[in-house]
Amino acid sequence: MADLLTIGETARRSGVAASALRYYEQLGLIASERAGSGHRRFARPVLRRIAFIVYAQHVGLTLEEIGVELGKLAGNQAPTRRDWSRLSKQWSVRIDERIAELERLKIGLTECIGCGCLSLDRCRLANPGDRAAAGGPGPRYWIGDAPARG
Amino acid sequence: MADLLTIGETARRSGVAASALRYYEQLGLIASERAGSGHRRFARPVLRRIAFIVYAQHVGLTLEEIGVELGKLAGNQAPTRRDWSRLSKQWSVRIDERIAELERLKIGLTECIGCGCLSLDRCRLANPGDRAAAGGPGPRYWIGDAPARG
DNA sequence: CCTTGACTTCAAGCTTACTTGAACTTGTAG
DNA sequence: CTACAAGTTCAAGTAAGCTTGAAGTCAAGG
Repeated sequence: MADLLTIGETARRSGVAASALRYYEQLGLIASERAGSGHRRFARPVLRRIAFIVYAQHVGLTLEEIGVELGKLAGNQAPTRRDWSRLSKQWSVRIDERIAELERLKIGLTECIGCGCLSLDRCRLANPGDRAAAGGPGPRYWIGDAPARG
Repeated sequence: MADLLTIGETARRSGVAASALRYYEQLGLIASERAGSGHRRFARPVLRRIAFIVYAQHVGLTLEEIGVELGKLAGNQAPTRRDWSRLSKQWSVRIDERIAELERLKIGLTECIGCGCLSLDRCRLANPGDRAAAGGPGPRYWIGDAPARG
């Protein structure tokens, strides 16, 4: 098994389409050497970077943010244990926030049965922007603000 | 306070931009009457539909899916208690799935410290597509599949 | 040699959810 | 009456993340 992979091979192993890999390379997220023919040859550590990209996307990062994170990686190849430890802390927070938001949405589902509404007039779940207008417009309670503070 | 709201008033009360409201109307998600002048006049129940739309978006539905749900609503105005009860069950499942995915991602963060890798070669978190290839390509474990079953 | 499949680049297209701009009309305060 | 804010339509633009198509090159098998 060669040390350098073709784009097709890389696509198969990573589960990411070849066109996407070219796109990532264009964005500078991954790099390739070229065979004499001009065909891309990916070194094996690129697979780790791809895994990292896929993972980070699922955490909710944009490709731009991912590019920044990849730029910080020691040796610029694939995340080391130290890198991973740092990211672990940052991303855990992010994941927890998103989970908390989803929990709030779930509460909204059951509480709105309780109050029978989802009415912008009467329900505090539906209507913190109109009633408890502090904090700007929008149904802020679901989305992340603390319930009415005014 | 009039029973019919202008688009600006509706935007302020709902926290949704006027341009977005026009867009929703265009998609058939909300409806308006027209004043003699041609200006939109939104009936108050529209605020509930808007709240519904915002909520559903945060649950993760696309506007198209939301349109389908709105189409099922009794009286075609705003969700009743019965509607809400049905949705509650459906969406809870959806929310739970997403939360479960996020929990898996979190586990990945700490487990990969343990194994020190995120290597597509050796880590089962990073590499079920290459190692435990059943189930198609991609880092399936994080994303939703059960860990290696082959 | 010929075919087929994999690869190349570059530009353009796609989807979602809107926003922005142009050009124009209405409504309201003074 | 005059401003000026707020409304109208329609077309086009934006952002992210890719995919697709065109036109051509390269590699492997028979």
